[in-house]
Amino acid sequence: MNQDIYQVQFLLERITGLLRNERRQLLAEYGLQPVQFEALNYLAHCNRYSDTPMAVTEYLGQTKGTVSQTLKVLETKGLIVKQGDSKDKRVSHLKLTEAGSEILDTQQLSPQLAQLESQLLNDCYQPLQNLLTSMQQANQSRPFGQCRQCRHNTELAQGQYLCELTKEPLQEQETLLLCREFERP
Amino acid sequence: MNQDIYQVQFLLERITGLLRNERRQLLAEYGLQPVQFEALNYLAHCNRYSDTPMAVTEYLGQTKGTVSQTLKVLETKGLIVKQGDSKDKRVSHLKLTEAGSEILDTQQLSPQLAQLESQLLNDCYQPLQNLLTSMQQANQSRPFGQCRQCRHNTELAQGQYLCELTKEPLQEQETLLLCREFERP
DNA sequence: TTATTATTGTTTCGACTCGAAACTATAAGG
DNA sequence: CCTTATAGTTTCGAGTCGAAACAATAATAA
Repeated sequence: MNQDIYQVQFLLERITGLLRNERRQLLAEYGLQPVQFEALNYLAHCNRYSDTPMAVTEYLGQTKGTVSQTLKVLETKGLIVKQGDSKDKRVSHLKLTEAGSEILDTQQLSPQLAQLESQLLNDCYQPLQNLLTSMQQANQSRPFGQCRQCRHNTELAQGQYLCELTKEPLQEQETLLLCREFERP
Repeated sequence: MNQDIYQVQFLLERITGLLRNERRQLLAEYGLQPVQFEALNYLAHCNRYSDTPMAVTEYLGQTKGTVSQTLKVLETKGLIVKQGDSKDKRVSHLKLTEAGSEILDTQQLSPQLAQLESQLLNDCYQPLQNLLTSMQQANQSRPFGQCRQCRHNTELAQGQYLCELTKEPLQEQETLLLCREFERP
């Protein structure tokens, strides 16, 4: 019983350990660390409500001080730019630069996974998705889901969406991004 | 197609990120780091051919210098002891102390996972196992499997085993441990 | 309005991680 | 016997991370 839990935990840690080592090696030529890449990757997939240092902090589960340093490195390397929020002067928005997007495009996919039969990965998808969802529900950590599946999102017409939380209309594409305010229906 | 790969990779990294953060917090009271725990955990589950610093190095995928420091910390904290090999004077064997085993017993299982429905985890087991196996095959990294499933292992009689590689008999229990020389049948 | 409190984000510090390279000691092979 | 390979340690420099102090702005209460 508990043994099963341990086995799955073992597999998860082992697989991700291998992926992490692989990524570390690949990123070395860019002078990037795994955690910096994770932040960059998040910023590429989050919406305009969720591209702030605080959102990254929540996503990575680290302290804001730590994240602040991570972001400083990314900015110094010219992979992201910081833009002040127009309404709340405390808040910054972080956008990927061309260079940032390029690194992401080339490094996003693990070569180790890419060379496997896709069936192997497909078999993992749904069980892992269920697992993550349950973990987030059980720990009231923010799920960071896609707008489109959020209970604050309503489809006005075909391809036209509205976020009830911000009262702002959303583009079709925007609703596929990750949002820190995401809540399940 | 590639999108599927990315999704699974995303889920793996997200789940393990949560587990890693959880573990970091839990280990803080012992003054242990995640990587130190991983080494300790490995040493608790490997056999007597695989409890050396070099084996830990291969398992963790780091450099021997890095691992040497990790092990030094564990030894200083009294969680492991170093024993010289009787035949090869270059080699050390690392054994868990009482204190080391205790920490492992209390910290091994993730509370976050333990509170979930076990069905959720069971659904993940086989797909993940297949994934890991394929990854190891594709990357000639050592699989670190159980003796009992190794092609060098033969069952002489019920509960009596022999390793053809070392020509040594193995106890029933030993064949359930991880071995660095493991090869698939 | 004004004072208090909360929130966002940065900076600094100290302990720890990690790879690279130099180094020691022992083993193996020609 | 000499050379090469292997196991392991040490040192160094760049980076990670949390804690705590700090500044600036926003929200709330009196």
